[in-house]
Amino acid sequence: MPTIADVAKLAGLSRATVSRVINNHPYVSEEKKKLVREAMDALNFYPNSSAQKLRSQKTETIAVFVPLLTNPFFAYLLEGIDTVAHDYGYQLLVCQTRYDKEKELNFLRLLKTKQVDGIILTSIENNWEKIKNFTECGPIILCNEYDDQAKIPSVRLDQEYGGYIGTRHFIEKGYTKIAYCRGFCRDQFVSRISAEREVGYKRALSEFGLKNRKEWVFENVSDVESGRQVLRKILLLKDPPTAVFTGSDQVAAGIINEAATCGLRVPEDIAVIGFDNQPIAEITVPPITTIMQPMQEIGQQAGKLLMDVIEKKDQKDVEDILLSLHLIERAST
Amino acid sequence: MPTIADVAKLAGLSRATVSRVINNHPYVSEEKKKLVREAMDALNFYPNSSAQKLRSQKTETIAVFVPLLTNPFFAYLLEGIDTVAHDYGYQLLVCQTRYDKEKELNFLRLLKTKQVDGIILTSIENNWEKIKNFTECGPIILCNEYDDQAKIPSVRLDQEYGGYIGTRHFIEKGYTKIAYCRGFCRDQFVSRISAEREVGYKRALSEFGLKNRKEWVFENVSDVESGRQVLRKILLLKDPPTAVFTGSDQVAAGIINEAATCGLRVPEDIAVIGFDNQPIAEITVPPITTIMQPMQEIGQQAGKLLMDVIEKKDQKDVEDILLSLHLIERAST
DNA sequence: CGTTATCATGAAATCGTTTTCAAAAATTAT
DNA sequence: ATAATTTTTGAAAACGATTTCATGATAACG
Repeated sequence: MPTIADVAKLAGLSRATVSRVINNHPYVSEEKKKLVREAMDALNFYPNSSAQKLRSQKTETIAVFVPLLTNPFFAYLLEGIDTVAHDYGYQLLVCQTRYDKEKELNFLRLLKTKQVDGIILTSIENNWEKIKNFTECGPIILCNEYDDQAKIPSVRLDQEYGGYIGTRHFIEKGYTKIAYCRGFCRDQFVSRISAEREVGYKRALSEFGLKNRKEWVFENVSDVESGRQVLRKILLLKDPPTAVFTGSDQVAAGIINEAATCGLRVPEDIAVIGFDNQPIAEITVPPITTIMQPMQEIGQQAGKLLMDVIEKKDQKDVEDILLSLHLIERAST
Repeated sequence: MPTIADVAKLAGLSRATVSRVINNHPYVSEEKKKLVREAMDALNFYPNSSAQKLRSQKTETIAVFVPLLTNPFFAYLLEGIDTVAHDYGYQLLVCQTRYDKEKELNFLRLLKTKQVDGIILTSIENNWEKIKNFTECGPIILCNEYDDQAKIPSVRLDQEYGGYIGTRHFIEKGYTKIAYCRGFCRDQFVSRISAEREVGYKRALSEFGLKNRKEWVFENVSDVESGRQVLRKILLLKDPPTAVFTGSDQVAAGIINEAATCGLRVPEDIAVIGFDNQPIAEITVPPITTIMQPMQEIGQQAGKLLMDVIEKKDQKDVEDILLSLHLIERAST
């Protein structure tokens, strides 16, 4: 592998000049530029990026933490982030935490070892106290998930409102026995998102004088299969709910699917609301009433936010971007 | 940020010794090890990874090329690759090509600039001739997609067989008017996968004396929405097919969804076969008969293959891993 | 024409590690 | 006790770029 020194020698110039050509610095005569380019071509030279990173102290790489790549919601976030990161000339290191504290902590070291210029968290596994230590080592921003204690830039949605409008929609449609599905729950630690939505769910219930029944709240429901399980659990209840508010369209699809298997009609026997508005929401029979989240845009905004934070040091006030949520009514309610 | 020199000074030792401790080299006394560890803790030291990479000439990072992150099939591949890469201590750089030749070529430079130790291609956008140049710069392997000219390690499936058994299944079920959907087609360049499956499709047709009708072959069909479009196009034909062999469960779902919208029954009016056996295949009504591909395993095998190639230089004979494919019958046929 | 600016270039320092290489210390063998 | 190994350490040389800093050449200006 040829180095910059080989190019310099062949071109009859110094390494400095070659470097200037590589980086498009001003003050290099056209004549020498040409010589350098020819030498680079002749040797098939490409600058070693570790050396560049070491010397220039920037990596042009960001890390994105996602719990699971096969969860379409996170795939869409990732896609959104990638779009803008790539526009800014940054690469993407994906860090799949698999809902694991240790993995998350290990990945956070990427910042300490200067392997990435910044991190986007789309989920949080550890207590904020632990993560906080890393914020000094480089920019970390939140995308979708959040934490009250975290005073860092973030892109998020009013999940409480989402929980509220979904539940209210059920009530306005005449449903009074409404269940709620939490997402994946770590040991005594529920994602803020699920928790906030639940607050909205309870607010709507109490606003309309309905009681919150804890046997109608299900945990660890985050994919199609767990949705199916929820329906089976519901069928075992003495006093089953007639509507279920879920945390994703996957879960809703699982419930609808199992309902069909069990000979139940949706929404007559059991109504369902999803979350996200993924393509699958229009595929099921009946299609899913859902709370629409602009998934790709959330990712894009987060990407842009991180780029801004990285490029301009002047970390002005903690920026928080709030995107909006709305209900899309389909036939599952 | 403290450097190894600071640690050395505080511990009263040389940089070399500190480095040895970091890398668990033998021949360091317990006593000095302890001193170094204490100094590292005291200073909150973490080694700069660019410096490590530059000196040791390895990055512990691999790049994975995928056309689109939001396509679940590739998300599963990625997930599989990530599993083993992570086990081997490697990081994952995702390169979304968006079916773009230029982007693919740019990403391939990662190998020349020594930013990654190897690359896994899950799709191919450029002519092999162009990609071939990069194979000298570091290991590149193929995962799922392939090319006859490419003499590099690969993990793949017998797509021709997949096309054949799907089509034969239709025929055995009594369908004779069978359409075929190609995946995303670049300018005069069809993915080998689509092409191979089509060969199998044609083989089955001719084996049973059926004629290949080119108005029944559709192009650029790769997601739910394009599946819907295919169904609309079919309805415009004078002599429409009564069965459609698609390239993914997404496409099949789109067709089924649009059929319902148009008041057609599946499979009575139009039958459909998908590909992959994704969760969505069990969600649609009716559920989708599909050709099962072990998505995560394909990724895992590819990850393992690349790790092997990277770790042992002795690039023994080009390894080719062939996984099997089989049909899962459901109600869409 | 002398005096500043501006442009072009190269030598050498630097980024933060790891890896020789050599030498000193400790251990084992003879 | 001496020779031959084996451990343990540090000085200095990589790794391959970028970034001062200094200097010479040119152009611009009064």
